Amino acid sequence: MVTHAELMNISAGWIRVLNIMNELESSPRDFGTGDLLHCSEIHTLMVIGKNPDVNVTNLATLLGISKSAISQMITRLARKGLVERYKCPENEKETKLCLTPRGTIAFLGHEQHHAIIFTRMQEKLGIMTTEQYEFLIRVFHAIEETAKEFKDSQG
Amino acid sequence: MVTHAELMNISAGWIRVLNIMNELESSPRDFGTGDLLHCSEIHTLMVIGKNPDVNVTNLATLLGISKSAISQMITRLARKGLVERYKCPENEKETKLCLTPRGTIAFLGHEQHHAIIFTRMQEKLGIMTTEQYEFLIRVFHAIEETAKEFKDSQG
DNA sequence: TTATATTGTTAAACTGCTTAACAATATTGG
DNA sequence: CCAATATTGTTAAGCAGTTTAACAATATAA
Repeated sequence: MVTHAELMNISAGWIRVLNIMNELESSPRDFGTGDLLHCSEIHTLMVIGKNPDVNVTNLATLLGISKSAISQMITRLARKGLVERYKCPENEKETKLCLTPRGTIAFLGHEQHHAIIFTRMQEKLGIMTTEQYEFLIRVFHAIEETAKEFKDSQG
Repeated sequence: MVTHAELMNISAGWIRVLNIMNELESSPRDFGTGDLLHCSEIHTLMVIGKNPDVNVTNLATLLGISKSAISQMITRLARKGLVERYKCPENEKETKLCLTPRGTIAFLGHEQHHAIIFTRMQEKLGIMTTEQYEFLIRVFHAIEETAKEFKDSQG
């Protein structure tokens, strides 16, 4: 059983973690193409890479932001030569999206980057037991659900 | 011992948690004063509340943002009547900061808000053993340290 | 006492989002 | 079949929150 002070420790630790993740995401990064890509840009590339030939509306839904925001983001990524807009012959109104070869390089670079981060984290953490794994998943769920409640209640 | 798929699960869960926290923080909230305060605003109030009579430069350091950003933020919070700038008699160049009574209400409202969130999370999580507590703290540390490494290496 | 450092403010620019207005294309209902 | 409606995407304007650069005022050091 855990003391109040220890619970406060968790709360403080959690806030520190959120802050540092925020900081980490605030500076752009090169994923192997020579471009410095902001977090939201590489995130968009990832979703396009994992959902080939997605259209603007679906991409907006997948990313949880407005179509307008996507449209602007795609214009930026297309200007950098990482993404291409195209039309299917059977449909004149949809704009579909795909990665260019350079976009694919960034996509793979980012996957690798994630893998490296994750490996390093595992090294620090040591081997995880099944009990620990299950506990961690429960923690994530608890955070998610609590956040959702508060989002609905007063957002 | 945990499988690769389970590790991927953790990674995905972590990203979902970060996304929802981000969403949660994107909409302003009333902490008992009638003002809708954005995340960065209440965060600034918290740091001033916990560091009475802090000056602009130190506040910038504590929050990890530029003095310019603080200056602008303080102007906004002062306009809302939550924070006050003042000068010490012995020093003409420093601007010190304190919460107004209304700022203090928001400060306490936010603390309470955090307490409620944390209680709800505990309810969902159930009673935590000491082993689980220690594991969680280790996870937070691993995340923090890994993030710091990447921040230093290529930021 | 002049040069330098520290402290804070302001202006301009940028990212990344939103809403609103719009244009083009598809679908539907009479 | 065609007019009304829905869907899809783009653009413009605006906001939050940051940065850098230029600046002014004050304090410290040489």
